[in-house]
Amino acid sequence: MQRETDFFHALLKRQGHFATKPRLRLFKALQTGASSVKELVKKLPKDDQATVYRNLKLFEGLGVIRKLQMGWHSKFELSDIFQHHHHHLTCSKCGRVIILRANPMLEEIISRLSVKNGFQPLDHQLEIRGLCRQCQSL
Amino acid sequence: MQRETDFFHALLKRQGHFATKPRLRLFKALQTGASSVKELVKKLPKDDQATVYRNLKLFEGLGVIRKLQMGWHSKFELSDIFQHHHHHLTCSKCGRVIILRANPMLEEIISRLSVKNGFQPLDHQLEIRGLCRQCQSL
DNA sequence: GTGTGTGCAAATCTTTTGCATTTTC
DNA sequence: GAAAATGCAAAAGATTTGCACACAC
Repeated sequence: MQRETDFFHALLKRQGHFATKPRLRLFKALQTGASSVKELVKKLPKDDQATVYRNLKLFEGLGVIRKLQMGWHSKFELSDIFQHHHHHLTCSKCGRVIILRANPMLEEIISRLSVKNGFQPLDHQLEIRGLCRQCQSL
Repeated sequence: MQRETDFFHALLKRQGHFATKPRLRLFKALQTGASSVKELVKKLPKDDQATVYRNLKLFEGLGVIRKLQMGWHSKFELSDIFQHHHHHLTCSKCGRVIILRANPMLEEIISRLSVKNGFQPLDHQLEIRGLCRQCQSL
């Protein structure tokens, strides 16, 4: 955790940005899991929402976060630099989200198909929608 | 094309909805490819944007469309009922979108991983971001 | 001290809602 | 003719912008 914060701090500096308190707080908030802008603003009462938006844009540009599609809404989460590469299983009924640790074969196929289409893959996201165990048995 | 329109028409009726002109026009607009709300509203000058929003919600509920994440923005496209299942390769540089026809092995793996996690997969979407052939050679 | 970043308020853009009118069946 | 859907206008919500002040280096 602290290790990642240090790395984030260094990354900001290296790219010529200031490591301000609102930025460190936003980073910390993102470490607690994927969140919508609304949730982030609520989690950061000390910071103005304009600041949150501006910094989300900055983080995105630096590759610190990615935008996810979660059902009808979208959320932000830290990119693979800060956490293990994974995908999401979203339950259409109850909204529960299950983390799917990336599988080598899956990754391999995605890469191979991209290259076959003349494409150099840099990043990808997979969202699987369906029914979780609990909702299947209702 | 006409075949799909007929099917769509029947689907609306079957679910107890009216097959109105705005709905048929929206469906036709969606047949031209994935579009943002803004693009749809522009393509449908006869229809009010409130109608477009209401019908997008309805279509989503009926499984006629799905919401896609395309880079920083989101778009709507017809669901697999109306077109071959596929995924998207999006160029981070020029924004070009390449359609990736679904691969049986890929689909198989996605399904297998879901089931292994106690999940019943109903739908999924994969977005691959990277550089298209043209942008790689710059 | 200098320039970047923040907070605040206003502006803008997106999406939703209420209600009278029109359309579909 | 009855119920559902639309159009319009207004409301609500989300995101962006301008500018004076504060903070990081």
